[in-house]
Amino acid sequence: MRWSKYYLPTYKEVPKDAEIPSHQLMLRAGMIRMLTSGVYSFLPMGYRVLRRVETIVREEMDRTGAQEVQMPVLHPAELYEETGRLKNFGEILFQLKDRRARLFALGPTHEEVVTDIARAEIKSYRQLPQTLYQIQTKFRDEFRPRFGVMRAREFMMKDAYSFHASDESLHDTYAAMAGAYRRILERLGLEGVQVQAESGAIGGDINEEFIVLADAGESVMFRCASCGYAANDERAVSLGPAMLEKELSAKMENVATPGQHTVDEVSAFFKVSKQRLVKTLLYKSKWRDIAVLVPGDRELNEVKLAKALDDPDVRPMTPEEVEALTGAPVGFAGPVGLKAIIIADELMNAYDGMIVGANAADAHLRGVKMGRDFKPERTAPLSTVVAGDRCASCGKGELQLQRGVEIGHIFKLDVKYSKAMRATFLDQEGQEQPFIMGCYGFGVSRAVAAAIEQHYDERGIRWPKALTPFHAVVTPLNLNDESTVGAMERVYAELKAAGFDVLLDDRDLRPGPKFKDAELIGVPMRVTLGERNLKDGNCEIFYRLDDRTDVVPLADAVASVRRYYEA
RNA sequence: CGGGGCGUAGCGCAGUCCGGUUAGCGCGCCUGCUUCGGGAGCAGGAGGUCGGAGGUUCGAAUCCUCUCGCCCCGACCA
Repeated sequence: MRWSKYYLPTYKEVPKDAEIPSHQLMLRAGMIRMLTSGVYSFLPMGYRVLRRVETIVREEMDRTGAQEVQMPVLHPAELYEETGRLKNFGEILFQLKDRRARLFALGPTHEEVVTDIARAEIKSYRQLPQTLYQIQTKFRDEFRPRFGVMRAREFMMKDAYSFHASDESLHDTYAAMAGAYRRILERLGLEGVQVQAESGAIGGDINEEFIVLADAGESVMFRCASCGYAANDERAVSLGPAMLEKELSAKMENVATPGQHTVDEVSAFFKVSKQRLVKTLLYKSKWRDIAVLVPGDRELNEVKLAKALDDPDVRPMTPEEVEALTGAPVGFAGPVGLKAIIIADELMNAYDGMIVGANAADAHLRGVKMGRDFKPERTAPLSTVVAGDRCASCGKGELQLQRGVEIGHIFKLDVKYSKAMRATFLDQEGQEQPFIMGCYGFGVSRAVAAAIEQHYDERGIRWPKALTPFHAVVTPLNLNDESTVGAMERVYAELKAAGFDVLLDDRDLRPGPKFKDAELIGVPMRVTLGERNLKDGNCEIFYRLDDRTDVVPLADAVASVRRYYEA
């Protein structure tokens, strides 16, 4: 490819609407351009990288025996009514109507479509298991698209779906997919972690995420250094803080606390740590009033609450509802004497002598004991884990917080979709059974951004070998010099003949801009042709990742490139 | 959806508070000459519905109203 003819518009300056490194660099390196919020074109160089990811994902899927298909993007809404997800997905689902006013959706994922395919043809356990996958554009009307292709409304995803007659068979495929994902990450040159997760709108109980470590990532996970436990923030549980204060006096008394609403204010007022306080958070769940208790030094995790109550629609009370229930303004709610179902974070079992709101304006209760002064209906893991907590899995290690990008998510769906959609087969006994299913997503376009988050420096992108759009860029320094032009054509032709993807920087620019651009777009090797070395029959090989330069005979340029990529 | 910020040339910005010739700067782009190992110099040049609509005014990028778009924080989410 000749750079002078290649559509590769680079920016010297940082676009003002891009916040994180991958977004800035994808724009600056001419990989993507925005059409509208959360919707991007991939320009030639970006598309090359995207295809590299696709190829690796495809190869690893095929290796597991999964079969590639291409399903529609346009889905009739009735399909989602069968599974209840028309409502469940809510506003995430892009919806549109055809000319006869029939409702359609742009596919956010394909469980319904693939289940519809399977139920039409798979009738016997003898036809199982089967795994189908596709690499395709997905549409989700995100609440807040951001960070370029990292969280886009239109994005490229690989999604696979498996159908089984038994749990064992599902387990095998699930494990095979997990293995495939680990290989994909390795081949892409990405450092990732497999973590326990929550399933969200997809459903199913057992599921794991693959998180690529990155400071700019939106996912938060906790890992135990001593036992290997790893879970995302929605799922992670702990034994609480390593050190827990014990209060000796445990006599309940009412204390006037004028104007002290927040945890910070109240803990300052009593001159105690936040561990001594209890947050009483009031929720409405299926028309019931719920009081949720969590330690003052941590946050309630609403995902955990929804799971504990088995109510995805649980919501915080409005200030008016809070006042109606407690008889006090927001900030003074407490469990003692409250007419609500009390559900306490399980860490509360270890806490003692707590400070709670008194359900009266400007008053708190001190020395409150759970079980004596109030009785929770039950306890459950509700609060968020805090870095430094003791690991619940081994009881010894400390949980460490790490950020990353969710790149893959695999689920055991069980019969959630097959049952709802009456997708059944006959088992060995002639009994009709719903398919046991799994589904396995991988964010292809997101992987490109994640790779950049892990591989960049102040000068630009530093592509891993497997992802680079070009193996080498050939950079002649003076196009007015005949020997330079001759050498450039020769090296370019030789590299192409050897099967490498080469970018020839034949633009009539001075060396500076050429070097800067080459480093910005992140090609790992640069073959520099300048008169200084050429007069001795030499060229320079610059290695972007090592920031190292070798001078080698011109005739060895191809061998150098080959050596680099074969290493 | 709540809070905040920003829309002026391809990119980055000034000008807006306090209205006043032909709306500026840097980079990029075009032409010519010189230059050619880390974003060159000189000379000349092109490029703008000042996001849009309406209003106030003798006069609007600037003031008022409405509206659209983009970004950030939050809620929420694969």
